[in-house]
Amino acid sequence: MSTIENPGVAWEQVPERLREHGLRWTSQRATLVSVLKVVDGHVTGSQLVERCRALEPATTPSTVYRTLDALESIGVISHSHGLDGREEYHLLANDEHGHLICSVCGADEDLPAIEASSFVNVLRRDHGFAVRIDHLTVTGTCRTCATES
Amino acid sequence: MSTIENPGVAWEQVPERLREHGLRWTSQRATLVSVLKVVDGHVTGSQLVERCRALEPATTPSTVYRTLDALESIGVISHSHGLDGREEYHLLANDEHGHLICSVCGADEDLPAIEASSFVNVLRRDHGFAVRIDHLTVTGTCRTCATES
DNA sequence: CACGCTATTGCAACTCGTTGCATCAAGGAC
DNA sequence: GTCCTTGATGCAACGAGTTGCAATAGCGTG
Repeated sequence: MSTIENPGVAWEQVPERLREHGLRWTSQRATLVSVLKVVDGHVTGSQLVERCRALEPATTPSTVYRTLDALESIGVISHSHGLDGREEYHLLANDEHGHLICSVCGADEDLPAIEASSFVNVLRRDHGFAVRIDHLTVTGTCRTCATES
Repeated sequence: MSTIENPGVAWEQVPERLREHGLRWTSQRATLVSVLKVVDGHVTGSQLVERCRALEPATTPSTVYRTLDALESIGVISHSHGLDGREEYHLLANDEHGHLICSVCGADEDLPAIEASSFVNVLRRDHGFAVRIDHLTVTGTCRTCATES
């Protein structure tokens, strides 16, 4: 993972935004946020627990998962479920995107929001359904695995 | 759930198709198949375990999940992950479809394959990615929840 | 039918994530 | 700074699903 702070996320505003929602800023949450700051792409819940424990050995899983819920409720992160059903968290930077996951090799390719836009519009028009792009995970076979078979 | 046998799935061919793949037909698998026969729409893994236990109390979870894997490998069923990350199995009838899941109320609407076709084509053209429609789960806000807010 | 290979089973232990509850502490009010 | 409300924490127990392994049993072969 990168050690460059993730751009596009207003980390310094997180404590304030939590309070605006009647939530609180705690040392445990600071630990998790410092881990999230340097996340590149997406991570699973257990990876986050692990990384928090590296910084703060007293970290407990339930606190991490509940903090992730809190951060999701204020729109800082978002989560979906990977191929194996495990949680996959990603940061809500400005470049929203979905995921293309290959069920053969597990490769995870980003799907820029723009490419899904017509599909999104069809669903809105025909079903009144508003897609959350950042929660869109499409499973199939990637180019490499398709040509190999 | 319906008690009408699900049409479009060649249940009577399952034992043979398993053998063609070097797999076996056992009484435990017969129990699961008899449960799947009358499934309407989709079910979670634990629901299937529960229903198998109703027919055959000695049913073990690991056997059910491993049989589901076997049935998926021969193309009889397919699974994806619901909103909460739990497994969701559905039968591979002729009318392939994806799912639109509302993150507010949890409603699960079928997405006919035809409506996703242009999106599927974009992904194939631009990413060489072959979407598995029956594995396509789109999360967002349904019409009802959108108009209420 | 008996034999042998190997897929399958059941069990127990494990991972990931969730939940109920008693206790602690953030942070607004005074 | 002190008090008080209520959100957050840590723990233990739980639910869903997976995995390693020894014992069992399909099923193709002779």
